Amino acid sequence: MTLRLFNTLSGQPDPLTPADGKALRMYACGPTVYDYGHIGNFRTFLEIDVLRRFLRLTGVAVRHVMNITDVDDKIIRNAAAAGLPIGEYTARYEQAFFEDLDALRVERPEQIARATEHIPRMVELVERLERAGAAYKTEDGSWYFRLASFPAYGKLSKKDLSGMEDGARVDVDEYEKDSARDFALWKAAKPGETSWDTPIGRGRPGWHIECSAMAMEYLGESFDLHAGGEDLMFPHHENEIAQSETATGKQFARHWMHVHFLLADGRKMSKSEGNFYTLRDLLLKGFKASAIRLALISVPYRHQLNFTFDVLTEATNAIERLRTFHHRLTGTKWPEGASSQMVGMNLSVAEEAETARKKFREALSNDLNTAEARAAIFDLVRSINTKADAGALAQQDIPVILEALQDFDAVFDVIEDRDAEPSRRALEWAEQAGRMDEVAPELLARQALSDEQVEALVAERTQAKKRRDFARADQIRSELADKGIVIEDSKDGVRWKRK
RNA sequence: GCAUCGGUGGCGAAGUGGCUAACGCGCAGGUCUGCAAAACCUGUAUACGCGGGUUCGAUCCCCGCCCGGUGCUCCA
Repeated sequence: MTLRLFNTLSGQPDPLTPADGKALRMYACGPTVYDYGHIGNFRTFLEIDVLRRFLRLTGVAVRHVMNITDVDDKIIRNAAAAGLPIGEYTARYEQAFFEDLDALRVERPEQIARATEHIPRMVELVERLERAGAAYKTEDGSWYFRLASFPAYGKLSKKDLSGMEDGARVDVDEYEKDSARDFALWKAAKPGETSWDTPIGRGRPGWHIECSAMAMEYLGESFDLHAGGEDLMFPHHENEIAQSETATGKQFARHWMHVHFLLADGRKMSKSEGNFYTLRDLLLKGFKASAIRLALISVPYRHQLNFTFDVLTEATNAIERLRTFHHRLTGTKWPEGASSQMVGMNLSVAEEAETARKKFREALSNDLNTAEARAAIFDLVRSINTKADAGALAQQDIPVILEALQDFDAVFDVIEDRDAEPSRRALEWAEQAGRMDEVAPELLARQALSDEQVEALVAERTQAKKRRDFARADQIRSELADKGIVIEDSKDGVRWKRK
């Protein structure tokens, strides 16, 4: 089942397959590490994670390169303000970025590429463009790409820039450029700024050249897929195409994927709007990392997603349903089931699970329709629960159902509860950063008891119930409830969970 | 202004030229329970922005309009 993924370049869903028949070579624009990432940033990385996980699920090997922009205007400005060398400044935020990815269970790319570690390759590319007559140096020592040398400019974002006559409305001299739209390849060093001494002069790379150089370094001059947020389509990706294809004469990326924006409370996130959230903000509010992950990937990547706390609550509850279901399957002794009736049932359970699996994969094959994929699994959950309630589920049915859940979790990765760790780390961080005042009381309460302490109390309650000391049992129950711990009594024993 | 995406039940969100318009959350009832909770089941809702057109038939295609988002500058 080949994935058909919408290709911005062709304007339609195209099959996505490795050109070399071995591994899918993909490049994804990573973060600029000048601050903590916000959840809008992470939506992009999460959707790319869904892509790579689904490719793997369908047997496609992936070679995924992600850049880290660790030098740019904002970094230089912020590092100077903090009185730190940019390397020290960015290291902190790069580490935070990876911690956040871990919390969200975003897989690491096969290759991380830091801009500052690839300066020579960028310089080479600028030189190559100069030889091709597409790059020129201005008086201050900066280098620009001559847009006029690449007639196909605009093919990705479908912009027709031919109507924009240079010089007509723009004072060319003011820009020191041949054309106002020419973009910087290399920025001349200003006094005191971080810079590199290179054959093309002292300075630092422009943003666009960075990605072109590093993509080619690790993936070759032509590769399968380039991905990023929708805002990068223009001008960043357009510029990458222009400079790369001018330099090599080959198609740069065959396929372009753009993840659409996340809105918060109906608007684009911005600090001034007060709807700006980092992952850490949300963890401190008591939301679980898994809920954030599910919420951000449940809406297909080509739709804008309106992020609200309600969406997180919905995701939290939906995950609870899945986890409870999984626990029920694995934690119950099902009858071995040998009756002819049972045999008939088993067949239908197996069929149902297979159908769910098939629908799940088909939905994701269709331009990563995560909403529909999710629905296929919930259909299965309800149906199996019904059978289980009716006593029509046997032990040998379980594996095939679990396989369907495994497929789901190979991509969604929310069923296994690993939420304690990110929350604990967020708390630690809040302590160090002096932000304990932002911590939700529920989160603190939830952290108050260790698993062992909870187990002990649960055991004590069970004893109390046995001797019909309901007062004590209820006292423990309500004590635990205060700490965000829910007790679930059932025929198969007691289960507890952190709310 | 130009471009682009969207407007589906209380909320989020799929999807389809004709078949009961998914799924999740919420809500209600039931089962279970020492009582609860949790869990599960069932049910729930006059839901396809408005007006034209094409068609035997449109929520789905075309045109116009209204509303909202985003891009056109750094930005995932």
